[in-house]
Amino acid sequence: MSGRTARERVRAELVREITGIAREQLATAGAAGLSLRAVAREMGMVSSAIYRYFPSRDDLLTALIIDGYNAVGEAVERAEETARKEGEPFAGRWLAVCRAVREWALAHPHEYALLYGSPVPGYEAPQDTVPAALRDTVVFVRIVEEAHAADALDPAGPCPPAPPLLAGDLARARAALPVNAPEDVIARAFTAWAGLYGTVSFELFGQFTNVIEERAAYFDHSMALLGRLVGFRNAP
Amino acid sequence: MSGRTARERVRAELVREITGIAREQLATAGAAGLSLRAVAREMGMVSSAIYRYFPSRDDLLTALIIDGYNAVGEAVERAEETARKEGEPFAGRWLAVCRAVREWALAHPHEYALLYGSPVPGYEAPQDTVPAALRDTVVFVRIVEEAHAADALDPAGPCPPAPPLLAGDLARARAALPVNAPEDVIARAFTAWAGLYGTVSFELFGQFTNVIEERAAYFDHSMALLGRLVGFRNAP
DNA sequence: TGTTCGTCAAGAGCAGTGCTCTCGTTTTGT
DNA sequence: ACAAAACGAGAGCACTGCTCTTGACGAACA
Repeated sequence: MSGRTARERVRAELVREITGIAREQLATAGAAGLSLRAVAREMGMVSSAIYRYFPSRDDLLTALIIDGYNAVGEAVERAEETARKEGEPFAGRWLAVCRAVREWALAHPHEYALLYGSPVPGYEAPQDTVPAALRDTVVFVRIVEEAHAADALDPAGPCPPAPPLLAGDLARARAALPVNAPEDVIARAFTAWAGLYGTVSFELFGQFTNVIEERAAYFDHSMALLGRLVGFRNAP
Repeated sequence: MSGRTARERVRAELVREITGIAREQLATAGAAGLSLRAVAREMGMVSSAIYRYFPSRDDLLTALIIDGYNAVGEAVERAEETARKEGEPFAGRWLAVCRAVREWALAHPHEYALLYGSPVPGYEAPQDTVPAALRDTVVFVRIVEEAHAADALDPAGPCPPAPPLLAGDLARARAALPVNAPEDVIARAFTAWAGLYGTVSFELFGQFTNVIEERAAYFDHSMALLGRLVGFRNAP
């Protein structure tokens, strides 16, 4: 990991310090308020020197985004693992994953906004961010897959089947993840997945103001409903 | 409406022109790229003159946000009205409302991001925006209410009931809207409501890239699933 | 009719931004 | 030991939101 030469080592250290300070600035000022000059000031550097390490503000943003996806992915993975080890049923593992996303988002609101909020204008996320962005989805889909394999997803009655037009997308997703559950299940899982992030975003971005006050209780209930939509059998 | 004196009339006209140009800038550069100087330049004005009409950039943003909420609210109201006049069942009216939100968002992505995306850092939405922000929700809840009154919501089987902790929030929401449907139904409606905006945001903010290509078909199916969650009986 | 007063556009200016360029210095690989 | 690469510092460009002052114009009142 650590570069051989002294220069490479100090460079890696400086890159780490820059992203660290940038993350702090992000937490206080938000993505749009992230200033390369302020980071440089904090480091006792001159602003132009930063450009030796990050060619542009967007490159620094990309590094922060990848770090963020990995952080939420790691939180989700840890939450799923402990829930599994504690013998939670599939519905409990789903809820644990949802809670992990919400708690990470509440702890790092600006980073969450950077990942799942409005795209920064003029910034195009490079392809490097894709694998990191899929970490949480993979965990989520694995729960669905295991539940399906264990025959623990009940058909959830009169849900409409996925239309033929979606067969291509869903087949591609099944092959990429990979997962054996039928396409109808994948479609329901995607819907619940979008519902999870929609709920977190609503809470974080203020859409629940003056409407929902018992945020945690509402969240748990809403995720239980979405879990039902996927087909998890809820305990209570 | 039009002010009495000539001065008031030309002032109102200028305010309209400013917000119009600002909306155009918003459409091309996004919220963070909205520049008072650029608006002034476009109008052949000097930058400082803008401050006679909008004391700060945030005030201009507030005006745009209120306009935006009203625009999406109006689109939703129109869609619901035509669906109702065409004798659509409740599921069809729900789908029409969802489509209206998505189509408005696709047509005005930056305005949508301003309303439902990450909050602009350092900007606190004033209370003036609240009534406009509720227009679409009111339409949505009215469908649920009518469906419940017509006994057209089926209990959707084994959905978990809303926990007692949420009784306060849900009772307040029922009183404010107002609506007679039971609290379990309101909770399911809120979940679907968040799922709608979560799906639109995912599509708009790029989370579906390389995953879902048939966006419209996926959206319709996902909304049908969420409609099932609420209790609408889907036709097919 | 004449004067006063509030409104307006204009311009200069402040502090901040991302980013580029140049200029010496230091470190690296040969 | 020497050339090449990497580096920090500084000046500078074009841009931002915002403030302050100045002078002109128009409406209301005496």
